[in-house]
Amino acid sequence: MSNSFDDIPFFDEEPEPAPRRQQVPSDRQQPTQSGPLGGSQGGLGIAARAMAARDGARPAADYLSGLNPEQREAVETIDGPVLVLAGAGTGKTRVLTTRIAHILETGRAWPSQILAVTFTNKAAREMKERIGVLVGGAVEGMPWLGTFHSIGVKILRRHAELVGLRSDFTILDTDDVVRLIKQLIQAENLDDKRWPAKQFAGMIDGWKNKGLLPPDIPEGDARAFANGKGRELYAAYQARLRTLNACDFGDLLLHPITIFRKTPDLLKEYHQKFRYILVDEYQDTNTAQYMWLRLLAQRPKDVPQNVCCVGDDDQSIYGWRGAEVDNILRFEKDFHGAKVIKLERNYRSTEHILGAAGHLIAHNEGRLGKTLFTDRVDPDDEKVIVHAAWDSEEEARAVGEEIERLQRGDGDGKKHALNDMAILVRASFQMREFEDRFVTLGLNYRVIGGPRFYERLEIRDAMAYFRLVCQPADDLAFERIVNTPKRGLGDTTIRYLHDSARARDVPMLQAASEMVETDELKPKARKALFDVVQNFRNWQERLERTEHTELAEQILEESGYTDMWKNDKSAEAPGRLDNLKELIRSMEAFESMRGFLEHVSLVMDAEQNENLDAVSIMTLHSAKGLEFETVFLPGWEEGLFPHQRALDEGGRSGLEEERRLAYVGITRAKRRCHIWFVSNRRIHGLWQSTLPSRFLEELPQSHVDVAASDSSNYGGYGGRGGYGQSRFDKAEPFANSYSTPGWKRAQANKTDATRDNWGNRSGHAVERIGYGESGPRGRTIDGELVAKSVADTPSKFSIGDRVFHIKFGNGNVAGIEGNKLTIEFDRAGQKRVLDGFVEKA
DNA sequence: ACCAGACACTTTTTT
DNA sequence: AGTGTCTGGT
Repeated sequence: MSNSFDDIPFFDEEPEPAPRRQQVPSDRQQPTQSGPLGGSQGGLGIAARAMAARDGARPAADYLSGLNPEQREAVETIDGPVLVLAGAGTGKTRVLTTRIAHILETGRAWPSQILAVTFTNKAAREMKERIGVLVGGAVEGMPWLGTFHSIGVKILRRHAELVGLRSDFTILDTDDVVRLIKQLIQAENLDDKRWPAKQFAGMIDGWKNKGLLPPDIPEGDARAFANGKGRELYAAYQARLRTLNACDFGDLLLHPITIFRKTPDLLKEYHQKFRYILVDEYQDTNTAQYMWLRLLAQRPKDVPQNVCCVGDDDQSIYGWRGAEVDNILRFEKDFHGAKVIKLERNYRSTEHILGAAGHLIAHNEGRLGKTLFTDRVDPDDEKVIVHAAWDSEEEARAVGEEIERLQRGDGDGKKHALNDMAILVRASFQMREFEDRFVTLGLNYRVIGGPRFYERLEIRDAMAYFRLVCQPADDLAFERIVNTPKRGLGDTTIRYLHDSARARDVPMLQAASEMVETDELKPKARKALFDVVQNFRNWQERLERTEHTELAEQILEESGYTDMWKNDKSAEAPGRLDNLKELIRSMEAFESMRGFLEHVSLVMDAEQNENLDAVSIMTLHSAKGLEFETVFLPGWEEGLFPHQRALDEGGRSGLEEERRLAYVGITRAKRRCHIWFVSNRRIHGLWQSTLPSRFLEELPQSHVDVAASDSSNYGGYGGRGGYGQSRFDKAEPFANSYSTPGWKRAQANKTDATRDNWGNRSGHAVERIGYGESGPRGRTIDGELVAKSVADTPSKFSIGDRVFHIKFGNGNVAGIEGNKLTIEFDRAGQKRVLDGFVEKA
């Protein structure tokens, strides 16, 4: 097949304007102006009230009645381009879902004629649910609601042959991509140390985000890698993907773009199909997504372009992975006659939180400018509280205490659920300290993000087996498992197999099945390979007639893969077996193995246990879109937040993105927001003394309190003043508050409170500037639980006891100090736990 | 095939 | 510092 990429102009000029023909083609499926509900078609599940509402002078449909005027305008402005600038907590998702419901209920389109795009599966899922509630459960009727990628796959599967693929192509994940590139680098006789595959994978990703195919990449980029072979390597990669009948994530967007450009008729069909287009989180779109969207959204003059993009330039935090805030800024230019609607009424947070966040973000220059406000007035609302700690360990301890305090209800007499609290960190290494602390406290927590289920070794191995059964051309899967478990097929054999497969341009599995008929291999290798080939033949045969979960189990059994882990005596092995069982279990929800594989490649997340009451720990990035009653923001220090690298590499715009991240963090909070900074932090192993973040100085004094933490060394923070005055002098920069009575009190306190660095340290005494409260309140002793039970009862456990812990499973007691047990867990390794959290097994 | 020691890497992450 | 990956030796 010829290289179908070579002759496609990609980034030069505007594509041909979209179809010129009149809208409203005579598609059978087309609703008339009176709407799809006018007739007696059933099965849409749209509530009957819609029909009543449509006729004559109707009262506002009840789904509209709860909206404020701006939201309502955003929902009801159906024809023509609309940009909704929706600040944090202003009801963005509500607008989006209500708008879809409105389109459906007024009979302007069938569910299948609405294209609604999100970035994450989670957002897509949530939208589906909420539309279902509004419209009465017709969620299956919205086949084109999904992520950019899942919609991309859907389109691509229909027209794969136009870009040289078969419709059963495989979607490779990052790991596969890196392995593939590594092979290519080695094939070029390049030093794979000097030119790391991972780095090149990143470059390709970057190019694809910009919509660039090999001919389009800038000279400089092409030269910068692999002794100037960057472009060739990229082209070789694309070619290799095609022979593997595979795609990477970028291709899921790029291929459809290519297809639309080279087959205008097809694009026309999509134009007719998608009468309404909606995009969520528009500030996060990258160039490729933007191109894709424009191709689909463009309409001839005089035909309304029914595009609605919703976004918030202040929450654009993905510039580093190719998002172009410009897309949002130039919306009005791209779509003529666009109506821009701002949503600024916030329903989430207190005025203090909004005030703090708003004042901070006002320091950014490149923004469209919104100011969030709320009607909520409650003198009991807490200000944002800034805390200082000596080091990250103390920070974790203090946060833990605050959490327990809220949980007990000491503060306001209300007991707070752990589910309502979150710790949002800048970088994931910060999480560890909190986890350690919470383990010791026996405080439930859950980490959001981080290493994912489907990325685990054993899961990826198992998936490789399944992939190869479904898609015998998947050489990457073949290479992954051909010698896993060990079958005596070493590097030499595999390399030989690989080379001869490439030479004859056939998949490796096929090459292997031919090779075992010859004498090319040594008898031992030949036998081993023969067995592998036989196995795959068997499994492929069973694919159509065996229940897929059953087949999956058989594959793992017969291949010896489960045995491999059963025989493995390492600590992780039992956990891995559990994960494999979990994998099979999760397949039950799918109709076929293929369906399951598709799901996994697009939806990498596995759902969390929602029933457990636990504090959430996550990065600021993954917190976007979420909200919590109480939010803890640790690590506000120069170098960490704003991150040094963002500053070094991104300059001013890097700093502004960090500031937006801070803004996102604060605006996650509904009622309480605690910010922490430490004076000493260990970075890459060495202790460094750190300066408080400049963002602290950018917070307005009127909405912020300073907490006095008595054990800390403030290191002359207030006097340092190294950042110059902010542009917001008249609003009293935060730095000034360090000369307030509260601050001085804190300074004075530290002398007598630091005397005991461990046991008797008081937690946080919160000094409320402006509320005139009477100084530090109820002091929480660190490890209160410890103190209590040590005095009362000797531990009921003894060394060697077999115990069970709800999170870590079974283990043996290895040590006892008071009521703190050191336990050697079968799966989780050694942990220190309070004895109240384990029971005798 | 397996292990030990060297070496590298250390912001954010979805799909 | 700590972890994970890769190489080179046995």
